[in-house]
Amino acid sequence: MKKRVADIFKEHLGENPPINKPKQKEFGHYAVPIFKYAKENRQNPVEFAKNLCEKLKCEEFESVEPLSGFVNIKLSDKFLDEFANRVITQKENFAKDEKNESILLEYVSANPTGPLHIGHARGAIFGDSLARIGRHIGYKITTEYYVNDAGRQIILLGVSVYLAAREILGLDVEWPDEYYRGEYIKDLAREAIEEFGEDYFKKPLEIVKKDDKKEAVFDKEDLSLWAKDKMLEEIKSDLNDLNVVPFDNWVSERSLYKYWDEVKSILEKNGALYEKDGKIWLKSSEFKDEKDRVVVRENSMPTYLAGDIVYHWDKFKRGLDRYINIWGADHHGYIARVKAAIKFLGFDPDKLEILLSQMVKLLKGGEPYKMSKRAGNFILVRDVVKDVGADALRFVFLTKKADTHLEFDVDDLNKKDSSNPSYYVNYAHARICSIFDNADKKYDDMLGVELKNLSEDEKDLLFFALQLPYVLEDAFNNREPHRLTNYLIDLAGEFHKFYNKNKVIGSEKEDIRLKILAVVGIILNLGLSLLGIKAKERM
RNA sequence: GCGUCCGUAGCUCAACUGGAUAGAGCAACGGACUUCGGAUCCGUAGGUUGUAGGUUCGAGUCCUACCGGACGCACCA
Repeated sequence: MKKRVADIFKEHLGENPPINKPKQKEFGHYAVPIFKYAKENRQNPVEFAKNLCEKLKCEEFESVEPLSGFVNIKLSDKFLDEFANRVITQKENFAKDEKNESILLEYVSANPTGPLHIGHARGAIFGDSLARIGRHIGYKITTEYYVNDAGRQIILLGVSVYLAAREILGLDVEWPDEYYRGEYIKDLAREAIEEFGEDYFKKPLEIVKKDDKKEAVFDKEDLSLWAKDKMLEEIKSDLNDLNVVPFDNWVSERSLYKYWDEVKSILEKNGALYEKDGKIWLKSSEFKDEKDRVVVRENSMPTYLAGDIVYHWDKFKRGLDRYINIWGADHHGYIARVKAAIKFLGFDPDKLEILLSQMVKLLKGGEPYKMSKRAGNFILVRDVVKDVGADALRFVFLTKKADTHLEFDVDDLNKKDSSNPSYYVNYAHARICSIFDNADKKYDDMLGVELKNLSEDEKDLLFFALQLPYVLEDAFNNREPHRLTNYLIDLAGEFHKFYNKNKVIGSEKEDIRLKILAVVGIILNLGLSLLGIKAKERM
């Protein structure tokens, strides 16, 4: 719709001008600032706008008016009707498009050492909605979860379960300084006793001092890996509870280390590595990183960064057009070194886009919750979902930008009233469904109705509902799904206002108004589904 | 100390990427129920967009310096 308007302007200006939304409704549907063109033509903006308006008259526009440097446009009923029919015919396929770009979207990738907490949920919901929106408008998106199933944390998981099991069995336990706490470890330990048998846990763990820290000596990799798999199952179940579309790929860190030598030789060939103090370093400081980074330790073990380099090598080898990673904001310092590595591998680091999802500060009854994975004092996704439901949680997260700090009280989410914005939008949808029930009509019945002589209210509501395609492009291109959410809240508001002012059933314009409501209902339903929320037909 | 992000109504957040008079919700106050579902609507009040400069037709948005906050600054993942 916007494109058609832009094309009409192009005929007279030579290029597509910015098509803006006027600040005030009375000004019309679209506003085009022409300051730039007036300047190019060395004319007074007011004069220029006036002259341009004369040339722009056509059947798509009901009126074209100049106002202080802007050209304001009102669309014709006929033009709007054409798009209304399109919505009612296509329904959930409306605004679908084709694009040639292929994108790999990696998100969540939480360590498989514990269940998902509320911070992970934000990234999960952010990524999931982005994927849904992007796919709808035609991007070829593959979703991926990188499983950190190697390294010290997995050993630590094994140690924690082992010692917890000994505690359950009444054996003496000496805890190291670092281990995972929390109820889920005890649950795992109980299951592990069933799985491995009591004898498995007989031997006490030797504790050694290392850098002034107590560490456990542990060689039972089978227990660690078993616990990791259990945690992955829980994570999958948590994601499912959040209504996250299942990931296309699960990539194991452990499985990639076998390519390290190959990747290392590429880096060496490109002059990215050097040896110092018995370690191998990456010259990441040549590309905006603060300093060079160790990739192989003195004991010849590759670091985590090495694993991540292999992972990104593996990604880029797949030859997609674009790679998007969603990371927790606390990892922002990591961006430079990964991009440097990509450059050293001979790939284009600009194809990698890293989006940050900020911390969530959760309150309950006004008291702050401290979230820490190690301490076992974190809020579990499943608890919140159980408490307020996935829809409300998704809605709250998706109303805000992902990269700003967010603070909210769980108790507020629990309120089943208008302070919960998901109720506001759902209520609008349910109302429309209810009106159609009362009128004994279906959306499809409205296709035969021709929209004409529309009042300002009718026109405004319809026009607003027809903005969805543009909102989707905007939300995806900016990687800001909250734009869709806020649009839906506004659309619901426009509908509620309209409803209170205008009788539908029994009015002279019943059919025309039903047709407009059909469009609104379809758009609300589609918009919510792209946020991963099921629109309610009854509340 | 260095780096990244952020600072908008009492609170939680928007603002279509530089556009017209900075908007919603919550909280406060006042209205609309013989209702197509009042889980709604209408109204009142609330702001020097952290501070000070700069760039231009035009700045919450861009540049600089301060002030304040979050997070990083591992050979942990």
